[in-house]
Amino acid sequence: MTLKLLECPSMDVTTILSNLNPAQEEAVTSDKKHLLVLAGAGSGKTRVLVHRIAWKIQVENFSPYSILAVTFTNKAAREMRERIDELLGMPLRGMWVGTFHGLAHRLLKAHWHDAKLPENFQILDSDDQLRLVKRVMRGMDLDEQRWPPKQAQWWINGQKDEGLRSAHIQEGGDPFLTTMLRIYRGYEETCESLGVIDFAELLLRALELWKENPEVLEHYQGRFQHILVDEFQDTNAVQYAWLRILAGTRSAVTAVGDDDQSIYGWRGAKVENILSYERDFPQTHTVKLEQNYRSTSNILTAANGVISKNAERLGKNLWTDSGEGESIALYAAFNEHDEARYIADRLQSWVNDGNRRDDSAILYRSNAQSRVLEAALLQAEIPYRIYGGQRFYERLEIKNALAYLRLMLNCHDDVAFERVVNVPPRGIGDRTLELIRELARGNNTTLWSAASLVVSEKHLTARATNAVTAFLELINDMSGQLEELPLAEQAENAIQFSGLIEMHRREKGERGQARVENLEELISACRAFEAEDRDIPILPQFLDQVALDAGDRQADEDQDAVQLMTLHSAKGLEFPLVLIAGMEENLFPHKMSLDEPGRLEEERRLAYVGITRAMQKLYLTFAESRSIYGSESFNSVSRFVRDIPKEVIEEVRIHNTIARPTSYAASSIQSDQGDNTGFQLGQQVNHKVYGEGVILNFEGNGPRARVHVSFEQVGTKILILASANLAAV
DNA sequence: AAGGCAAATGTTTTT
DNA sequence: CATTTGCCTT
Repeated sequence: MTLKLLECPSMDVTTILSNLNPAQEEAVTSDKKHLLVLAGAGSGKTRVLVHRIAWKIQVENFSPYSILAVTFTNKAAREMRERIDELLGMPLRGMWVGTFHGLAHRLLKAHWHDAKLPENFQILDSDDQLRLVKRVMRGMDLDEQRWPPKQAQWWINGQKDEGLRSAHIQEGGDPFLTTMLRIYRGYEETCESLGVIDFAELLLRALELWKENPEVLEHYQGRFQHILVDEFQDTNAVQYAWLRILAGTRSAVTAVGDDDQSIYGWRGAKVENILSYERDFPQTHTVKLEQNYRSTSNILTAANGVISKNAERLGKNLWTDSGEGESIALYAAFNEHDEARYIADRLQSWVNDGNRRDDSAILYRSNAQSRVLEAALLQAEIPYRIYGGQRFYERLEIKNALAYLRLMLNCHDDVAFERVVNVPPRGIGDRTLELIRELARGNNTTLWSAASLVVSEKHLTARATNAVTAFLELINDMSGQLEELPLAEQAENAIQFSGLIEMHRREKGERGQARVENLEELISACRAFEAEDRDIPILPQFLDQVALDAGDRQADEDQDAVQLMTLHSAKGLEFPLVLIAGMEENLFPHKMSLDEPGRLEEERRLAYVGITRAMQKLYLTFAESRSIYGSESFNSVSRFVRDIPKEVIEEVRIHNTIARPTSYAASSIQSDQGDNTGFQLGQQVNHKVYGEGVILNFEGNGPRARVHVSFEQVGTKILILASANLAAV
C-alpha cells in the first residue's frame, strides 16, 4: 500500500513531463494561480492542456471532480477526454469536460426551476429559430422584403452574444433599431411562452442563473477549483462573463488560445478577451508556445509573412528546427476549371508517389467553390470527402422525423407540431392551421389543445375536421406504442407510421433516395446511441443530445479520400499535403470583408490558419478568370499571396503574357469567339507533339480559327485549329 | 390545398 | 449558374 503510493506519483511525473519542450513544461507545471497559454499553430496546445490536467490530478492530487474543462465543439471535448484517459491509463470519472453549450444545458437541466424554465424545455436550432422569428414577424405584420427575417435573427443573436436582452437596449430614433427591438421583444415572449430556448439563450440563461442564485453559484464555485478553457480566442462576451463569475476569487483558470487564429469574430467571438484576461485574472502566468512541430520552415516563413502584416497582435513568431522542406507552389490558373484540374492532377501524383489521399486536403474560402473541384475529382476518379455543408441532424427529413419523436414524447411541443402537422401532406392547410393558432393564442393553450378543441367544437368543414382528427389520432397511437420499445424501434415506428419514409420513396430523382437512406441512417444512429443515465427514459436523452450535436461524423471513414473543406472548418486539423484554392482578391479576402480593417485582419488570420494546416507541401492556386453566379469576373492574385516572401514560392507556370481580355472586350468577344470550334476557353487539350495544354484564347470562329494553347512542357503556342489536330482530354 | 412557374439571392459556422 | 423562396394558378 505504502509502496504503491510512493511508486506511482514519481512514475507519473516522468510520464506526464516526458517529451515536453521547456515552454510546454513550464505551462503544464505552472503553479501561479492563473495561466494564459498563447499557443501558436501546431505548437502542442491540446497536449499542454491534457498534460496539465493530468498533472493536477496525479501530481498535485486534485480530484477529477474539482476540474472543469471547456471546449467549443463536441469533437474537441471528446478528443480531450480520450487523450486524458489515455495518458492516465484509465477512464476519468467525475470530471466535467464539455462544450460551453453542453455545460450550460447540463446546468439548466439541473436547475431549471431557478433558471425560470419549464422542466422539459426544448432547444431551438437556428432553423427552428428562424421559423419562430418569421412567425413573430408575421404576427406584427412586417414587410418581409424590407425586414428580412434572417437579418432579424442575426441581430437578435448578436445582442444575446453580448449579453443584452431587449430590456437592456436603449431605443433611439433609429427606425432599424426600433423595429429590431420590437421583433426581439416579441421573440422573447414567444420563446418564453413556448418554453424553448435558442443556442445563445442557453449561455445567457446559464449566466443569469448564477447571477440571480448565489447559492447555486456558490456550489459550483466551491466545486471547480480548476477551470481550463480551450480556444480561448473564440469566447464571446457571455462566455467570458460566465467564466469570470464561476472562477470568482478562488478558482484557478487556465486559458489556452491563439489570437492569430481568431476567425469567428463575425459570430460574436472577442479576441480582446485574451487581452482582458491578464487584467481580470490577476496573478496570471503567461507562456508562449512558439515552437512548431507540424510544418516545414518554408511553410512557417509563408505563414509568418502573412500574419505579420496584422497590426492587432500580441506577437508571436513560429519557428521549427525541422528543415526547409519543399517550396510553396503557386499556380496561376486560367479559370476555375483549369484550377480544379490542376489540383486533381497534383493529387493524382501525390497518390502515385505512394501517399495516402487521407493525408491531403483542399481548402477554400466559401462552400460554393467545392462544386467545380468535385467535378474535377470525379472526372479524375479521385475519391473525396466533403466536410461541412449540411449537417446530418439539420436535414429536412431528419428534422421531420425528430419532430415526430418529440411529439410522441410531448404532444404539446408547438415547434414540433408546426413542423410536421402537414408533413407528409394530409389536408391540413394554411386556413385550418391559422384557425388553430388563433384559438391557441386566444385560450393561451398549446396548438395540440387548440386542435383538439377545433375538432370537438366543429369549427371547420367536415373534410378539414377529418384531417385534423386523423393527425391527432396518429400521434396518439404512436405515443401509445412508445412504452418499453428500444430507441431504434421507436424511431422506426415514427418514420413508418407518419408516412415520412413513404413520402420520400415516392419523391422522384436521387434526392428522394438519399432522404430515405438518411432516415435509415437515423435508425442506425438510434441503435448505436447509449444512454448516459439509465434511470431516465432514453428518448428524451437522445433528443437532447441531438439538439446539441450536429452529428458531423456522417461521412464514411472507410475509404481513403481527399478531404474538402472550408478554411474555417480546417482549424485545428493538419495534413501533410494542403492545397488552397481561390487565392484571389474579392474571394479571399472576401469582398464583403474588404471595407472594415478589423474584418480584413480576420481574413488574414484565416489565411494564416490555412497555411499552417500544411505539414510538408503547400499549393496555392488562383484563377485569372472565374465565373461567380453565372457571370465572369477577373480578380487579381490575393494580397495574402503577395505577402509571402518570394524566396519560398515557386511559380508553377510562368504567367502567360498573352493580353487577357479586359472585361469590356470579354463581353463582346467571348460571345462569338471560339464558336463552332468544338472547344472552349480553358479546356484541357492534347497535341501530338507538344503534349497537354490549356486553351487560352481564340482568334476567329470555326475550323479556320487560330487558337492559343498553353502547354505544360513548351509554353504557349498559337496554332491553326484545323491543322493542329487537338484532342480534348 | 397542392403543384407549377417566375423572381430573388447568394461568406465563413458551432451550438 | 443553381437553388431556394414566394406568388399564383388550378
